[in-house]
Amino acid sequence: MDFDIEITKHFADGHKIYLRHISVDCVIFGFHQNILKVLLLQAKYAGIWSLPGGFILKDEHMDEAAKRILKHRTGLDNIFMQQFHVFSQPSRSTREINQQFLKNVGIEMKESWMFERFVTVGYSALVEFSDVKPTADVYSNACEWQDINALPEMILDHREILDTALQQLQTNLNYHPIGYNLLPEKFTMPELQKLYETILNRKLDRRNFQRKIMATKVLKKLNEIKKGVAHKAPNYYKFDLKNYKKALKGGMGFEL
Amino acid sequence: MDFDIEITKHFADGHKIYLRHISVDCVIFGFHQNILKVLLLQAKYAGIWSLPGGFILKDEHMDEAAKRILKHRTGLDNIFMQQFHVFSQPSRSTREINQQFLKNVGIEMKESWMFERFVTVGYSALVEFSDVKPTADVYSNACEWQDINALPEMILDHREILDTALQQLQTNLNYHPIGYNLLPEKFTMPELQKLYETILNRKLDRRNFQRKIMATKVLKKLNEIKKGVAHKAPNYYKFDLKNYKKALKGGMGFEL
DNA sequence: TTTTCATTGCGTTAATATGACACAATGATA
DNA sequence: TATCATTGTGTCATATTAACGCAATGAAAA
Repeated sequence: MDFDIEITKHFADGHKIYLRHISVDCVIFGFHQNILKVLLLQAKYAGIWSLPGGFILKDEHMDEAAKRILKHRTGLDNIFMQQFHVFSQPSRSTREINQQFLKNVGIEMKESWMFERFVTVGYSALVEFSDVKPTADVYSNACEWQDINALPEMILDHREILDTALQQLQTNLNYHPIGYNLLPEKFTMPELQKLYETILNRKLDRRNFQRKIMATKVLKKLNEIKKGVAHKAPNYYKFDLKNYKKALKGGMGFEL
Repeated sequence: MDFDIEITKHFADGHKIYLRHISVDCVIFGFHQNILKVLLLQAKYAGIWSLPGGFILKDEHMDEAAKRILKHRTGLDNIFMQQFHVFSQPSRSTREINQQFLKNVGIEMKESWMFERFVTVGYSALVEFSDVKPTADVYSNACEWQDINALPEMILDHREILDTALQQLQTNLNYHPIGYNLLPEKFTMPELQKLYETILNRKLDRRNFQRKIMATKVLKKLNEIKKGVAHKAPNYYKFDLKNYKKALKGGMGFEL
């Protein structure tokens, strides 16, 4: 479909297939080279960044909408996603932003459901960095991983949404296992620890960390050692999916 | 305003002042005679029960909408409310229910925003039982406290919403103080313990409970003893609001 | 008046968890 | 062959928790 026609259709008739006033925004975390990353989109023309988002089809569960959006931006399927908060300031409207966008495209439109107020539901996901194929949508220049410690300017309250997701991640960390979707199939103990330290933003004692993690039985020690590293080669581990899922529900039974 | 006219107006023109497709449902907990209670409404004609709910004004924050609804059903102001989950099954429509309602009232209407699908945001609140003046709305026969252990049949997914709120309450209990809004100004240690036991649905050791609660410093021991009770008279306590609020944010630092 | 007894407040103890640190093993690099 | 940053395992003092003992209380019963 032609770009202009698609845009026009979305602004003019989108409300016929989507629920009005409600959107979904996704905070997609990845972990690469010991740095926590978030997947963001850069708006065409404006250059400002935003969370991957979208709308809910009239006959679609919100969870499905979030997964659909994730799929389109990453290519990933079957990822666990979690709603974490609803953002509903009355001022949450993209009227000016969208009107400017249409102007840049060269489309005139007086009214559109896209100019109205939106309440948005934040969803978070943890994905394996190397599995993701970042894919921009028609409204964006780029879809890229950004370092959590060097975020660009973001649209509306998207920075607040991201911060809320991050805080929730930190809180959960003490009670639920993490890493299954963030790390490769097999990984070393220092890699796992670095993930925890990155999210919690503080150092952990290497020896106590190992003792506590192993006590939860979510890890299986593999009979394999990482090769080609300076100093003592660390062992490989993988998650014991059965115990991992049990711990997701019942909690870890310790604090870090 | 005449009842019929008000109903007609709401169904015909409500979408001009409220956001479409979004509603708020409140789970309002109280504690009386050592039993945890929830405030419910009984629908006119149908007799089935529902959570107090409502809609979001076009220029209103969702939190404000929840507080407005709470105020109308209880008379209470300035109560801390918390969104806990969004419910969005595509089948969440009150079309049949509302059409039946209109039929009973004697109003004919082919289409209405009230027949469409709604995504609802669950809010929870803990209030002091004796402060509440349960007040029904125009769609209800009654507004009453119901025992958490003997709930009547409820509309749509309201039972699921209630259960989710209760579960969240249980989870929070280990990390945050509770009771300030649920108990009277002054109360005894056994009363507080009973509240915890009721929510957690298990027995706690009387002596360890007292030690842990006191360690958090959220309680002030009063120089006053309960009178007219069989057996040893228990002391009165009240919450130290300063430390209580500190613990609400920072957590309790122990598990029960 | 005296006794009874369920309940309260405070205390004790053993088992367990946690934080801080020691030390030998490893294996690429010098 | 020596070096050395890093890993895997272990130790120990301290803090926290669960389980239970016991005297005090005061209304109700004797």
